[in-house]
Amino acid sequence: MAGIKDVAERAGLSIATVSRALSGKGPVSSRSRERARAAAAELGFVPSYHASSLASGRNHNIGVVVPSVHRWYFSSVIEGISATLIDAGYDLTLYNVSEGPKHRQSVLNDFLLRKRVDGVIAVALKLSEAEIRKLLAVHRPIVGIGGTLPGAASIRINDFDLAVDATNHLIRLGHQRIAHLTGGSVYEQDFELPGTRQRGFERAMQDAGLAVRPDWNIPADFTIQGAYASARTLLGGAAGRPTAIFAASDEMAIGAILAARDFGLRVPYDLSVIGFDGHELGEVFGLTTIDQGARDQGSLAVRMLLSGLEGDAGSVATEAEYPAKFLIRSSTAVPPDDSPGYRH
Amino acid sequence: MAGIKDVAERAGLSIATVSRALSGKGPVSSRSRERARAAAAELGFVPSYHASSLASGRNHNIGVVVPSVHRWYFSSVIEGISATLIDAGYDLTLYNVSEGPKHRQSVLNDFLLRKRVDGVIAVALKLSEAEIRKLLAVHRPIVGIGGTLPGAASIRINDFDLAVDATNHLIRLGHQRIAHLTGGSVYEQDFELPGTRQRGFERAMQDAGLAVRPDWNIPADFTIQGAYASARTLLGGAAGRPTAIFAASDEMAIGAILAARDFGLRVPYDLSVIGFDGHELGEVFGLTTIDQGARDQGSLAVRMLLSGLEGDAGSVATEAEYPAKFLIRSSTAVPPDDSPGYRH
DNA sequence: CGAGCGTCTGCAAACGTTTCCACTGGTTGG
DNA sequence: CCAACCAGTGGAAACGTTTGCAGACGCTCG
Repeated sequence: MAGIKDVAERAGLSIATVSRALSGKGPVSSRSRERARAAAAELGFVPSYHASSLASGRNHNIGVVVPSVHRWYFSSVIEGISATLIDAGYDLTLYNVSEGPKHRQSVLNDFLLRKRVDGVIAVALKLSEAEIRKLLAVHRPIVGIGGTLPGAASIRINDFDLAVDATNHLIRLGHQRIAHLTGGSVYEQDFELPGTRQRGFERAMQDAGLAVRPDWNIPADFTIQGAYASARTLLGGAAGRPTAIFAASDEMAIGAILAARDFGLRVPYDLSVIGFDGHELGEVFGLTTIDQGARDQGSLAVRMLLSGLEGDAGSVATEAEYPAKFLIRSSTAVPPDDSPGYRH
Repeated sequence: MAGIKDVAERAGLSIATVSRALSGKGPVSSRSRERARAAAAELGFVPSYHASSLASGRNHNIGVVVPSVHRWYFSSVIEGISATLIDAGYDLTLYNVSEGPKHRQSVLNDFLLRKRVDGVIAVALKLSEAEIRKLLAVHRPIVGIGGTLPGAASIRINDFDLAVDATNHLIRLGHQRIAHLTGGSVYEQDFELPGTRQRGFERAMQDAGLAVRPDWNIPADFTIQGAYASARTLLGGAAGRPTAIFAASDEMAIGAILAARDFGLRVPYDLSVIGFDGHELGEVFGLTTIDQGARDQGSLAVRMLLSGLEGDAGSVATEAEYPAKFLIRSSTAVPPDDSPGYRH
């Protein structure tokens, strides 16, 4: 395995000059640079990652912590992050903590503190201030996506306002009997999004003077399957059904649409459904939704991180609000005539 | 930032003893071990990853190369890999090459050769022998999942035979007019699965003396959306429609079912659909499929890799065939009465 | 009671880069 | 014409661990 020493000998240069020539840092005559390059190529020299990191203190490696790699939102963010990092010459170390608190603990305490990443992107992860402080002590830049990290930079959409908008969209169409599918349950403690969107929904309903029925505020796990099951219960309910559903994710909205079809309900004529995300699959269902550009958020997070890494100025804890796009398709319409929610 | 030196001073021990105490290697009196541990805890000492890797030659880091992180199969495999690696104390460096050949090249040539991972798991990636040789020169263990890697270990299901089984399942029910949704197009050059399943389909059809219509052999990109579009064309065709569809992935099968519903076709009474994968969402659709245990495959790959890493014997290029499970649910049945494909 | 063995310990040499510093020789400006 | 500067170079000191080697110490066994 050829080392830089071998390259230096072959090129007739000192180790220092070869290092400078290959890394592009510091002044090197073009003649020496050429020689170094040639020698390195001939020997198939690849610098040792660990040695160079140890000496320079830079890893060229970003840690990404996600609560799941399976769900659409996270895999989209990861794709955005990954593509941008590869272009920048950085590695991406993935920490998926979907297995529960045990993994979450060990990632936070054992893995991330070993100085092997230059920065951390935490996706939709709720961290305590103590946890953030510990991380910041080791890694200068931390960027959160989805949910604020007190003391660190973050990118987020305005979940609350957007949830209000989504709900208002339904209300303005004339709906009064509106149900909400929220994320809920499992990840409750690690997340903050579900609650925020739910609060936006409740606020809009209250402002419009509409009732928020607790039994129409259903956790559905963020998945198609979960929402399908929840929506079946909801729509099969004897005590009347909603004319519209606001789902806190597109996957749940799709689950709701599938359930509606089972009952012979036509979307949007019998039931309006609005989602939240911008899932590609939404097109197939004509889903009205709020496109939050998950991929772009990932890409943006990387750029923030990297700029905070190269220029030291950017270490400020900025909070970027990502602009989401309201996407009106064909899954929402005025409520059916016979509905008590109809308004003229 | 406390180093091992500080810990040694505080504990009144030598650096060497502290290192041995904390790593658990080499003989250390329980008294010294206790002292070292205490001092490390007090100082919040975390060993420098790079220094220890440089000195020991071990990275505790596995590289995972995937052609996409978005599609169900890959995110499932990644989850399996991730969970198993975290338990083993290993990092997972993710290389997603979905952006095309440029990223594929730079990952293979620049990233993976920098000796920063102890081993590589390549998921459904077709590598040339030259590429494998180059990787093997740097990293001892390489494990492929889905598709064989000449010269390296691999885990795979028997795509061909399973595709034959799936097709035969339909044939035995009495279907004669069977279409196939294959993966196709984009990833063609990096993949081998799509072709294999397609060949299995064709073989079973031929063996049963049934016609394989080229226009019923449709690429659908492995996605729900792609299959939905393809199936709409297929089912809307004036020249008669198939009574059954075999989709090379569950996502495509679901897309086909959605398209069928659009045409008012009831699954399975008017149309049988069989998938391939074991997607959780299949339950919602009652999808008959072949569960290939993607998550488990990931987990198994890690165990193979790690055992080849610790015990040096395992470096043999074994090919493990993963047992898939045929999962009969309610999306397949005998063809409709009026169908020319009906057989009594 | 001494040799021998095993456990435990510390010194110091790796590991393979980057980068500070000092030094050269040539150019520029006063 | 000399001082000041600058691009280019090489020596050598980091970076923070692991680990080979050898010594110290306490036991056991003959």
